[in-house]
Amino acid sequence: MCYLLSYSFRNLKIKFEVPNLYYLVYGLLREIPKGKITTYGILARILGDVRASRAIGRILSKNKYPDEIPCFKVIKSDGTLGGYTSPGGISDKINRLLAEKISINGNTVRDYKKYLYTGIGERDPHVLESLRRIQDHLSRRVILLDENKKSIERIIVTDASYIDASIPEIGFGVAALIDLPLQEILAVSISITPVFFPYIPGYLAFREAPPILAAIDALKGIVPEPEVFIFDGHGILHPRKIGLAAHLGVLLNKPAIGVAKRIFVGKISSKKYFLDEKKMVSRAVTLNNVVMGYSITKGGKKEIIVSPGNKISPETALKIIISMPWSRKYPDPLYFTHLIANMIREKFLKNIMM
DNA sequence: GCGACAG
DNA sequence: ATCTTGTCGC
Repeated sequence: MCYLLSYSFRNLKIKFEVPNLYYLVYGLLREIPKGKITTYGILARILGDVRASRAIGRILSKNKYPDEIPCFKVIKSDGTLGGYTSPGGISDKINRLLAEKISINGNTVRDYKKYLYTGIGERDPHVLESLRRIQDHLSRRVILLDENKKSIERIIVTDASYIDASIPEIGFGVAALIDLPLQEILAVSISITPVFFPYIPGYLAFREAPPILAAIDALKGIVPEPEVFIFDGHGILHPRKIGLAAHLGVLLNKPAIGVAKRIFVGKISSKKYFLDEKKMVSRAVTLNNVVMGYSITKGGKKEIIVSPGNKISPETALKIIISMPWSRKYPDPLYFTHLIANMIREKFLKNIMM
């Protein structure tokens, strides 16, 4: 593979690499012979998970070499053409397919299954399956018990933003050390990282860990350690109980909380807990009838979802998030960190790329 | 056909 | 998350 980001964590006896999905997908496309086609879903399954279908589309949309990398050969699983943004647009996709004797009726390939290339996947990479194994490995190391800490004084909040017009994408990570009692930002660090892994539901951590860990690393040894890390995404409220916050909590071997803006798995129970003095309402979020996290709504706005990442209980995670300063629908330190991540990206676009 | 799909 | 090449289940 032409480029890998690799991780090794001594405390975990684990070493893994984040695969370059662009390289893998473009490599698969080159295998397709003349007159044959495939679908986004088939390519996603070859990578190991049909949920990567949209990510396949996004990867193809960035192909700058339509003559060498034949992304016109990829259509939707209902037989319709899907998109094409190379110069020439969708009519170019049609013409390239016609030139390979593939029969098209309007927006649809006629009886497309007879053109499917089946040899592709003879050496299936199935990298997403390997990543699920890593997730399962990390998941077994999640601890849902509170550490014996009296009160939380310092937290690190992180966020990531991207310029996804290029290959690789450019990832901007931010880590902000915050003093909760003083409501003061003690330190901020940023990272700029190449990203070869698009967003795929269930695999967010493999995209976001590199920029976020790089930003966290930059603070290590020069500012005090925080008691808790807060990550923008789910903790254990994840199909394999190992969302971004749990993944990073285990890698860092630190208490971690996930704060997400929408539910991913689990059910928000109907029973409400009113926190009138803060104008908040909280409800338990359950997965298989086990409480794994909580929703919080403030002032009737859209809810956020809180779940433990590591070394913390759902209840303590909720308590910490509620106790933070809030002037919007979620805690101010998260908003602040998000602003920085966007500012860095905008600065970069404006001052470097132009 | 419509909504869901962490960011 | 950014800026628009999907799939599945109800």
